[in-house]
Amino acid sequence: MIAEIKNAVAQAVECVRRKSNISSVPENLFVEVQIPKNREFGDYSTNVAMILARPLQKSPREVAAIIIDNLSQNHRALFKSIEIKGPGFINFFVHEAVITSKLADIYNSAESFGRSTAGRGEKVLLEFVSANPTGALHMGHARNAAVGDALARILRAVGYDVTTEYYINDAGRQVDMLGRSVFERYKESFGLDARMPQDGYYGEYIKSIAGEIRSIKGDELLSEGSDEKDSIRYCAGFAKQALLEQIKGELEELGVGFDNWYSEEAELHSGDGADGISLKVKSVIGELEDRGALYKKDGALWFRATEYGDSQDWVLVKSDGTGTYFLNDIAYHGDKLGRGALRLINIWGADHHGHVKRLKSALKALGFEDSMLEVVLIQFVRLMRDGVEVKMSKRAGNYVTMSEVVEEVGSDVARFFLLMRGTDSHLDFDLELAKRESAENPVFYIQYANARIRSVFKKAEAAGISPSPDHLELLTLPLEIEITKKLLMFPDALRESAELLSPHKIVFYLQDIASDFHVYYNKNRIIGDDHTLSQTRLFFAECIRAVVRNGLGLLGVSIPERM
RNA sequence: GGGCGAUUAGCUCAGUGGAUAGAGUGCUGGCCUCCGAAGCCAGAGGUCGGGGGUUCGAAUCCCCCAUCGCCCGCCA
Repeated sequence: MIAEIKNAVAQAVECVRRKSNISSVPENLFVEVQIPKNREFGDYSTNVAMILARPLQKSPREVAAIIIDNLSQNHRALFKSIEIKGPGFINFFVHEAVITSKLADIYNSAESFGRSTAGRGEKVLLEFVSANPTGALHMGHARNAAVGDALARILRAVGYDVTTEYYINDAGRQVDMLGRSVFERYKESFGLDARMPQDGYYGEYIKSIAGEIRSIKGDELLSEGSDEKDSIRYCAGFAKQALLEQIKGELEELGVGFDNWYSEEAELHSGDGADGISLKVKSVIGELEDRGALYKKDGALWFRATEYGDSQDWVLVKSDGTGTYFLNDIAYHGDKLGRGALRLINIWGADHHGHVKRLKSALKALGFEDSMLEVVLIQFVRLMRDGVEVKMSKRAGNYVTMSEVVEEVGSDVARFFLLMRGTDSHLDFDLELAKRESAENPVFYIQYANARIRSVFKKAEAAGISPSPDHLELLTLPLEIEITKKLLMFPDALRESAELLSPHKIVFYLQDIASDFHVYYNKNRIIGDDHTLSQTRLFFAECIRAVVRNGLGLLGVSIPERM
């Protein structure tokens, strides 16, 4: 509907441009049409007249009148009336029957209503979570996962070819630290003194992993001929494998899966050179070298990031000859682009915001547009219980895990709560609220709309009444018109959510629709004495249900028939 | 010292230059003989952190200031 009006206005503007012969009217003027908050300003309205007033050197109201005059007869037939109001808004009053007739489109599109091809099949590589396999996931990861998974669904719905990927940071210091921690606990289990590393992992789960190793290997790792380094490496390998499996399981509990699990060790460091830097990574260094983006200083190899937009230079190869995390990250992102993605989207914790510029500067140095990389930064989650923050420390292994939360509140509630806020807002996740209030929970509020409609349908079936689109003109209540307009906005809401990489837009949209439905339901009877009206309202209800179902699907929230 | 983000109702937050700034929650008071009360209705609650500027119009854009969070390593 909106598209139709936009089109009508755009054509009229084009007409004005031709007639007035004025080149100052911008070629590709973006015509904005919206639903005014206040009903008295029409069903739809546009502000183009005010925008065009300056280039046309006329008053906005004058321009509005000219635009209206230039609407084609066809388009004109859509409207009951058109008014010019306020500073120069053009307000359109559409024939109710025109609006409600569109419900048939929703019904017929069914599952695909809202979807579009706006993304044109463009390849997008969406990387998220990518937590180090060194322990259980926490609520920060959970938010990242919920947002990433929802974004994947949303981007696919608007026609992007999305691949989701989890980068497994399974090489380097953290993993070494993990191995040492496990090995010390292993030693401890034989009554030896554990000399846990300073930055080691102290959680109980380390002990149980050590226990598993003991049950498999016995005391073999401590025997005469064994080299401690090898033992630590074994422990690291075993632990990261076990923890990765655990993480996969945890994500599954939240309903999140990935297309690719990209192992840093296996994919980036395969074919290691003698000096510890793999051929793949070396080729990136070579590329940067060729472009003059590197220099040596203090025995290290530096990247001239300041030349490419960052505020400082960064070390790629340390003076001990090993590569930095940053170097691997450049190689990884080069690899992503090498695999054909035109658009990279990363979801990172906000504490990594400082790395956005440096990574973009590196891509630029490699000859890519830095706009190919978009980073969604996610602010922290504060876990609350009854309004009091739950304090935790990951190092000490003392934290509430994502898995515990999912178990406590359920994955629907968890996902929904994690998606309720804009990503750049801090999020308070109150466990007691999520549970205690499950009766008035926003998730249930929306699911309830669906369950109610299903329930009405059951009753209708029993009475032999089936939905029908044959008399949509019977939907004349202001609320019916209002709701229909909003349903027709769903594709726009979805597109906007995709453009802004903001899943929470869908959440707000659904709450709004659900609320309207509950009001409607309380005020009016869907099944009544008038058979034809009942059929029509059933059809209407089914359209609402379709949108709610499609919307929740984008969030990865289930939609039970009964509750 | 520099950077990023935040600041909107008692609380938690929406609001990508438009008309009288919204929702949830909390508070007060109502609504089941009626398709599901996990619902609905009414009421109260605001100098959009402060100050300048840009323009027909600013919560929204620009500058300055304040407060809070997070970053600023040859760690990852």
